[in-house]
Order: sequence, then structure tokens, then C-alpha cells
Amino acid sequence: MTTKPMKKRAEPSESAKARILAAAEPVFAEWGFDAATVRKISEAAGVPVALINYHFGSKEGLYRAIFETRAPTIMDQRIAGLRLARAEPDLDRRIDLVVKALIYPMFSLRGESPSADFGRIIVREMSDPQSEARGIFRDMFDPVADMLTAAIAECFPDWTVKEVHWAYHTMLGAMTILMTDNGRMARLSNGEVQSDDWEEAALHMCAILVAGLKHRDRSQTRGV
Amino acid sequence: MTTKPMKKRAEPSESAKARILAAAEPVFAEWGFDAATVRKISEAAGVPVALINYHFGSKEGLYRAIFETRAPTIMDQRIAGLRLARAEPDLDRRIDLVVKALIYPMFSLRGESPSADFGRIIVREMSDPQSEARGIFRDMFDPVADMLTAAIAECFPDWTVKEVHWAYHTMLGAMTILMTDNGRMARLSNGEVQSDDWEEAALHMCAILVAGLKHRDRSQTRGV
DNA sequence: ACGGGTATTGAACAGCCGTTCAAGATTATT
DNA sequence: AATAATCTTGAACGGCTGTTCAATACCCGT
Repeated sequence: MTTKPMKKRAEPSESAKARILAAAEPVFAEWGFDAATVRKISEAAGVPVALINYHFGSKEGLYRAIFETRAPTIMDQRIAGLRLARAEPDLDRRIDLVVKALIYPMFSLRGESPSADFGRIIVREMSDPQSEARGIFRDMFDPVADMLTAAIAECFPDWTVKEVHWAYHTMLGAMTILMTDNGRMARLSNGEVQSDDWEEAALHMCAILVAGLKHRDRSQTRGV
Repeated sequence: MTTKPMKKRAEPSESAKARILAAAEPVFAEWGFDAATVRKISEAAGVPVALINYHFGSKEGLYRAIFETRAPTIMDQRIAGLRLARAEPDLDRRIDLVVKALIYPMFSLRGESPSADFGRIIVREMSDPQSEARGIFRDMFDPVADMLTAAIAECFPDWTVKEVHWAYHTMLGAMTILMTDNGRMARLSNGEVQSDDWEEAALHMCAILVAGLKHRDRSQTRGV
């Protein structure tokens, strides 16, 4: 007599939970954590409100579950990119790989229709002072951020700690605005620039950022 | 008989209104438009809730009033900076002035204690999809954004429209993250980088961005 | 076929939301 | 001094918030 796996049947039980998770993403992205309501989410998922609290404990539990689902994928891609970068002995070419290890995993989110929303959620969480209390970034994103700054420091051995971190945050900010954009780029450029064409965005931004790191005028920031 | 000006006496009547306006800024900055409540604001201002609707019509009216108070100052400073840049005939040095015309008026907000909040409000409005409906950016910020992209285009006459706009948004994004930061920079750098030291931030970011524009590898973005 | 744990449901909860209202206080004009 | 206009106040409004609860439906191992 073969003992079957003790796990409950996966299909029907997790289907509702997964449906809630999927429905929550665009709602949080569009409205933000506070303006998003559990009723909007439950209606989008086609389930009664109570089911959200049953499966995720609270609204914030559901919010956190989205990050726990999505973040590891991005972090793994970044770590993989950094591994490739470290294999490149020429530091001038390595920094190019480091920048792309930061940017590409996030930009590729814009492509896939369902997870473009997660990029917006990240940005809104980043610009929310309350996020420090939630600690999502500290738990899920900071470790890889440390790896990235370390990789930058390796590419420019003579840089100060400050220079490394300002470089990192300059890149991070440039990356951020792409996830933020709601059509303003297209409006300002009369439709020439489409912010959801992430491949074009990555090319332009990486070209500027890599050149900026390589050629920055360090004499201006020597004293500070 | 000289007819006196019909305007009501300014001092006492506007004092409560001004107090509300001042109290609203930090509340909107900390909580965002939706999580900020008129009661939080009225308590901070020391006035009854009803007074907010009396003076500003609605919560959104108060929100918009903040922008109408603060935005013109920043825009005027940017326009003045662009005027200085246009007086510089050497294009290589002019781009430096253009970048600073964009960044410095905003960064200086971080310095003055009361208006550091406005920077945060801007970022949260920028990352809110609902902002397109409000149209605040379209009305108050886009005109100067057009002037800035035009100034960039003048510095690099052979650039395509796309290249100009990606350059602008790369700079805009880098600038944005500084207003966003709630202490994460300090945490990641073990206290070495303080994001509210806006003068240091401006030096580092301008150095990277100007170098990035000057030395970007355009061969990578030629085809797109 | 039956018992037991899990999943689902609809209704209800107290609490807060932005806004409104009528009444009173204050200021300006005649 | 009397009247009109503006400002301020406290209480109340209906509506929506996240969460809880008891009751029901479902599926599994036996």
C-alpha cells in the first residue's frame, strides 16, 4: 500500500488563493497599498472578502505575499548576472555587466504583461515612508543591493564608499522612473518614447549609466 | 470719497488657511494622498475638520493648493537656470548647466526643513497612476520639462528625439530617488551616505549624469 | 459511507472616511 | 450702531474600511 503524499489536493484549494494573489497585483499597482481595498481585490478575484483574511491573515499579509512570490525571481536573476560579471576579468567590461545585472531583471518585468504591475508596486513601496515599518525592502532587497555595491566597488578599486553608493543610487533611480511612468514619457515626447518598450529603455539607460560611471569627473567630488 | 479695495482683510482670515496648508504638507508627505486624512491634517493645524472644506473645497483641493504654492518657485528657478545655460556658447560646458538647472532647484528642497516634504509629495504623485487623472504634472511641470528636453537637444544636435528623451528621464529618475529615500541609503552604506545632504548628492549625481551624456556609447542605440 | 479537517460563504461588526449643515463668532461696510 | 459678509465651530451624515463570526460546503483517508 503506497502512502500518498499528505499534501492536500493542490488544484482546487490553491486555485482560489492563487486567484486572489493574481487579482491583488494589478489592484495594488493601480491604487497603492492604502487606496487598494480588499473588496476591490475580492471582486476582481471573484471570491468573497472573507477569503482574503482566511488565506493571508490580513491585507498586509496579502501585500507581503506578493513580494514573497515575485522578489526571489528578480533577486536570483541579479545574482546570476553578478556571477557572470565576476567572471569577466577586464574591469572596463565588467562594470557594463554589473549595471545590466541590476537593470535587466527589473526591466524585463515591463515586458510580461502580468508582472508589469509588480514593478509599479515596488516603486510605490519604495516611495512610501511607511515601508520602513513594513521592512519588506530590508528583508528581501537589501542583501542583493549589498552584493551590487560590492561589485561596483570591485570595478573601481580607488573609489570611496560614498562614490560607490551614489553611483548605485543614481542607477537605481534611473531604473525606478521607468517602472513609475504612466504615460508621461510618451506625452512629453509626442509618442516617440514608449516606456513599456523595456528593451529600448535598457539600451539607452545602460549606455548613459555605464558611460557616467566610467567617465565621471571625480575631481568635483574629491573633497566631500 | 475714495473707494477702498474690496479685498477682505488678509491677515487674520488667511492665517487659518495658511496654517492648514502648512500642516497638510508633512501629512501628505508621510502618508500619501489616500492614507492622509483630513482629520490628521486638521488636528495638526489645530482647526476643526470642516474648515478644510470651507477653505479648499475638498481634500483634493487642498492637495492641489500645495502644488500651486510650491511648484512655481521650482519652475522659476529651472527657467532661470536654463537662461544661464543658453548664455554659455560652449556646448560641452552648457550641458553641465542644463543638468544642474534640472537638479539643483529640486535638491535644494531637501535642505530647507519645511519643504523637504514637498519633494516627497512630488515623488508619490509621480508614482501614482491616479495622478494622470488629477493632471497636476501636466499643468504645472510639463511645460518646463519641454524646455529642458529642448535644451538637451541643443547641446547634442545630432541626437535623435528618443536619445534626448531617454537622457532626460534617466536624469529625472536619478533625481527622483533622492526625494524618495527614507533612510535606506544610510542603511545600505552603514551611515556613510546621508540622503538629506543634498549638496553632496547633487555633486555626485551631476558628475555621473553629465559624464554619461557626454560619453554615452551611441552605437548601441543606433538601430532602435 | 462516514467522520474530520479544510475551504468557502454571506452577514455583521465597530470604526473611520470626506463632506455637509445650521448655528455662532468675528470682521467689514454702511 | 446696525447690517452684511465672512470665518469658525461642533455635531451629524451616509458610505466605505478591514476584520470577524457562525454556518455551510467540500474533499480526503479510512
